[in-house]
Amino acid sequence: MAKTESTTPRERYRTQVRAEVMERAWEQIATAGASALSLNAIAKRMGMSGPALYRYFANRDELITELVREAYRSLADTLAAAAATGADLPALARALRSWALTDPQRYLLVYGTPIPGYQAPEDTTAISREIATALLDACAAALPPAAPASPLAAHLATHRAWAANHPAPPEALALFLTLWTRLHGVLSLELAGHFTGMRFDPEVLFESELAALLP
Amino acid sequence: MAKTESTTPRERYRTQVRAEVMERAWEQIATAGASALSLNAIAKRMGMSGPALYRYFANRDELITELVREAYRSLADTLAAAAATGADLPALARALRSWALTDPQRYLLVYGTPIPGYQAPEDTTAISREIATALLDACAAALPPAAPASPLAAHLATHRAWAANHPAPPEALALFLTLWTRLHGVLSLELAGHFTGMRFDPEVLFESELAALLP
DNA sequence: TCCCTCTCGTTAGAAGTTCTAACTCCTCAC
DNA sequence: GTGAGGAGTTAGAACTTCTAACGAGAGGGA
Repeated sequence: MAKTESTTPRERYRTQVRAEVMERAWEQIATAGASALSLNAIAKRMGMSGPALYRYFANRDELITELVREAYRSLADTLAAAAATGADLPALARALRSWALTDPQRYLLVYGTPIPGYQAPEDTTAISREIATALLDACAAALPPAAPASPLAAHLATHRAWAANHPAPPEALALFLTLWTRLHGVLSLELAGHFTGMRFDPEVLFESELAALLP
Repeated sequence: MAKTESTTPRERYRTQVRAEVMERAWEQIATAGASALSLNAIAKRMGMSGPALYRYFANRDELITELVREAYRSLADTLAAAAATGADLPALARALRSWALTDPQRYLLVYGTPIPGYQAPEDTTAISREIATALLDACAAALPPAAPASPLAAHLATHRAWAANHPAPPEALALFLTLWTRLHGVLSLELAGHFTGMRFDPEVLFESELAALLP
């Protein structure tokens, strides 16, 4: 509140316009995908001319970066909110699936085919670490007391720099990676439409994978 | 041979030019991704002017369709060749991974984020059925004699239209879907670069998934 | 062998895109 | 009130896909 009042009117207007641009961008992405995102079209829909948007975003890539950041933020918050209510690993996984199905293009923007020359900025990796932490916590909690030492866990015991500050045992790291890739496997193929025409329920497959993860 | 000689010189020239266009297109896709594919750039690199390519491809989408078809064909042939040498399920899976790593953009073109308004033609689904058949055969062969009836298998027993002409039991269908999504989960995240910076070996994860599939 | 036809490649141009440059105008801060 | 600077404008360059109209040359039939 106090911080909001300390901003100048111009700053407030600026953040408001930026927010509206991103809102329109999400609308456009949801219908036509990220590669069809057009600054010109957004500007026209907002009632101003194309180049005006370059006051707010240096270029198309910066807008996409901001969208990616927002998507990561949204997923991290979703998982954090679920974890705060005491959700266990399956509940977190279902929250992830629900988040993905809410806006498929948003999921594909961050976890789908990367934009050719696009490089993710550092702070998005920080948020993705938040996401990993939420899942890692749940993985460590879901782990059976006497978890079998798999070859993957053995490998991760000596390659755990990416989770250096997390106290989870190697078996939990292995569970996390397995969880992540399996859920992404089902979700990405489902969202990309590779199951359409096959006439089975992807949710059954998703639940099957979930059940297989936790014996 | 006889068929080749029965074609007219114009036809032969036409197919040759189409092949060269697609070759250049693959080069471009390999370096900059499918969304950066430019007909103009291809034409210039071939020493002719932009619109000339429209004699060979109705539009950009038709070129991409042809590339997708070629990629599917290549994967189907790769798996068929492996299966012909008596490769079992793990060997087929490794052939798939090797095919994907050979040209990441080629894999992402068919199994990655779909092009916005793009619709796959019917004959590509026929080739993808070939791919599924090769894997389904191996799944049926790899299945233990007394396979446990999972909820997924029960669901697929009544939703097997996509594999209607294949004699595999529901348990094999379940194994196939599980195999497909798990391998794709590892491969797509690896190819999209989501593991870079984590400094572990994706192959260990891939082998771990493979081992988990066949107890 | 001659000639007609058809296909190929060309240039011109329309309608888009991103993005820069220069200019006006209005608002905010002093 | 007035100066400074930010916002939005138009013009335009350099791209893109794709259509239209044209010239030239090669192929196939008589």
